[in-house]
Amino acid sequence: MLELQRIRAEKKEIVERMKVRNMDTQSILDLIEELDSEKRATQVELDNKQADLNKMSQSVGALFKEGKKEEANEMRSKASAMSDEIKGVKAKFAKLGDKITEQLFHLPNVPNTNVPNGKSDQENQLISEHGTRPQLSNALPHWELAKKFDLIDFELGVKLTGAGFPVYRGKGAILQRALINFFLSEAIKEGYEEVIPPILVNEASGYGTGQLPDKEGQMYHVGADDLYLIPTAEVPVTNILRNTIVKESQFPIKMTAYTPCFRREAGSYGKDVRGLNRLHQFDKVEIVQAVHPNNSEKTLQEMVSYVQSLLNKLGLEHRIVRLCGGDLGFAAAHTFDFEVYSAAQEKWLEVSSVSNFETFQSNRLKLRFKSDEGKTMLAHTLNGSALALPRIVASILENFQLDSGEGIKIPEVLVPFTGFDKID
RNA sequence: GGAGAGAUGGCAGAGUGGUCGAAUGCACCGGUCUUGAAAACCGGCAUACUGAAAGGUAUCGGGGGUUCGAAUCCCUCUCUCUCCGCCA
Repeated sequence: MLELQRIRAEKKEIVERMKVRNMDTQSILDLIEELDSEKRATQVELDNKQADLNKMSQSVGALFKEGKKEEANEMRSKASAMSDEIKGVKAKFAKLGDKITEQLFHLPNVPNTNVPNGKSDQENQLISEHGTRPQLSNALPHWELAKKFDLIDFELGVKLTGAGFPVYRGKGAILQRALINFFLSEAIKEGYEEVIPPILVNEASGYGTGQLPDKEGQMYHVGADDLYLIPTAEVPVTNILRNTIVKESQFPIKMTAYTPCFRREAGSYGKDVRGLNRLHQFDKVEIVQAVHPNNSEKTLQEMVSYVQSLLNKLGLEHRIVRLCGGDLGFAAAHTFDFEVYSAAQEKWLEVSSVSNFETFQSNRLKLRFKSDEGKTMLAHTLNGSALALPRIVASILENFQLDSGEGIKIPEVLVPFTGFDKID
């Protein structure tokens, strides 16, 4: 959520930067500014009237004590009138506040100056490519490999739950667990504290990180208890810091978590959802940081390098792209995506997204820090997938399958975690 | 799930309609004293909005109500604790 002070101070720049998202925010910002100044004026009026009432009320008490009953009653009826008047002003004040939040809640983050213009993912900026492509003459897609080697049973998941809820079994399940362990132990080496958060969150947490109200329909909602299944560990982990004031010396705050993630993916269809490409339930290790505002872009770069190191260790060909304004998520100010090459599908699969949210989340979360000068300011938050499992599994299966068709080689770094070096 | 009790500043804990934004203790910060420390003593110590400042306003778990006036009374929600039941 944008800060009102920022809108007041930099409206022109914000309008310019929002154009990068192909959004014209001029009129909405004008409206917010107008509502804001009206609200502030109303507050002054309210404060003054309230101050008057407080004085009157005090004198009622004093007059009664002095035994001046008539004067007291007179004052009381005057105060009563003032009290009614205040009720009206209060209602107006609250209504203005609601209107402002309503507007603010639906306004996405301002892309920072590193973000290029662009309408869709077609215009994302290729930053770098790494690794080599395996030479395979008859590569099978991962869903066929999964079936052939009895690793993942999609039909069984349909029986138990529905499409998009696969059952991993045997070496498929072990590979899954090995990847989780590998990612967590790497993150811990990198200085992240591991947490195991709840995977159901309340409404306030959903608002805190920006999934609500923007992505309302994307989350599974447990109606009986009014809780949401998390779409990413970002939600519970970042909300750990909701409503806190940390010391500047505590920065950077680094946390990592493995959780299953749940997404309704309403509207997805076709070959995009084939196999592991898009699931309703999947596993992911997430990294989250809260840092000093001056350091967030540097931190973003560090997180990008870290994610890259994971893909290098796994030996997967990948590329890094910088999202253009049109592809940027609602809450993000700057995002890098990681894509791995899928040898059999012959396309790039997104496996990680690393973002700087600047103050967008911390403003909602009320995540602040006390600077060394004693000033209370909003922190910057960042997070990234490190990594999302399904497409990593897909590309491991596809890229490391033996051309002979006899099996799949396990990346060396995973062998200590799997206990086997080959699926056959 | 049933019965009861409770929620106050960083923590502990007073306060049950009128100078209460809130006693007191601890913690914390500054000072005096000390070779240094401890102790003792003195002072400071919530957040937000508003104002040049003085100050004003709001906040005692959340929301609503009664009243001239609510931490204090009423309603409601959430959470915590105790007992019973159930249970990995």
